[in-house]
Amino acid sequence: MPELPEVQTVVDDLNRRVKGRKILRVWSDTPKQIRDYSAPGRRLTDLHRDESSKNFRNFQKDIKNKKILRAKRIGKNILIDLSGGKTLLIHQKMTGHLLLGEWAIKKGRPVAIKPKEMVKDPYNGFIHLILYLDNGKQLALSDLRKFAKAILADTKKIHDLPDIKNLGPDALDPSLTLKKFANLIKKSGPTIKQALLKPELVAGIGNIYSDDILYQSFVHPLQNPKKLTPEEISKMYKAMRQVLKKAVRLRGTSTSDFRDTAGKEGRYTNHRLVYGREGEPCQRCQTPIKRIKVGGRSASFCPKCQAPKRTYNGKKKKKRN
DNA sequence: AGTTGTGTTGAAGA
DNA sequence: ATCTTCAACACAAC
Repeated sequence: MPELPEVQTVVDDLNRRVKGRKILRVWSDTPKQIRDYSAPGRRLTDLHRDESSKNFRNFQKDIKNKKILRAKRIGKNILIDLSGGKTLLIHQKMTGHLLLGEWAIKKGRPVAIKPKEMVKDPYNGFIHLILYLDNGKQLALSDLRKFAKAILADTKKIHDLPDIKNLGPDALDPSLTLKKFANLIKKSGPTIKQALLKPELVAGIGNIYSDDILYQSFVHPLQNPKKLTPEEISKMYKAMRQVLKKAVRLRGTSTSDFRDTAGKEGRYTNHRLVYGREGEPCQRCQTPIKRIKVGGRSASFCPKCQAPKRTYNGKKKKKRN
């Protein structure tokens, strides 16, 4: 599940490995994941998937022979600036990741040739988009659930796309001060877990790192954000930076399908604090880690370390029949 | 073998 | 307006 650290890992890889390359052509078996907003007459506010063959033909035409200038990250979005004033935005959503290697199309399906990580690892085998580069290699999107999207747009209009425009400040943006963070948290609800997962509040945090940030700051996931003390908010702010930076250093988490562009797993998997550790002893007090549902998402936490000092919302949990 | 859990995010429903 | 549920899709685990 690519969150900020996983997306940053990919962006760093792209700047190191494909910057300066030219895109020769495109292959895809799921054109509905692709949109070309740089084509004439296309409105940026049109959010629907476009299954028309014209949309994909425009994309193929508009990306052909463009040079990759640089890669950037905003929240969980990968922005690849191209020559000709175009930018390719890729959002990996839940199961998407970018790979650099070589594939051959056999009977309409891509077959990995190298490196061995692509050939051996089944999670690298769901190829739905291939960009052919001018050095004989390919940049490919593997995406088991086909939720990821690739959008081509004019570089100047990238910040007008709803994907970017509706985002809150990036979680690692240096200009996101403690004061600004505190103001955002105070405006949000209903629980702190749900608040951390809102891209329009703070961009880049998903289920893995929200769990670890709350554990690191001794805050219960059901806490009402409006009732957090300044000390708790300060702890959360520091934990957010610490946890995310550490995960970037370790090249992300691969509890599920995430891989870097070489097809390799991230090492934060072994450094997780609580995410996906239900039943395992807390690393601080040995209490078994608990998992509950918060707003339809799972939240893992230590019931002792993160025990609320006050009531959450004064409400009891609803039972579902 | 059918059901459930998985996670991102926008749309639809309450 | 604010919150919850669902839908996009595919697979593993039960």
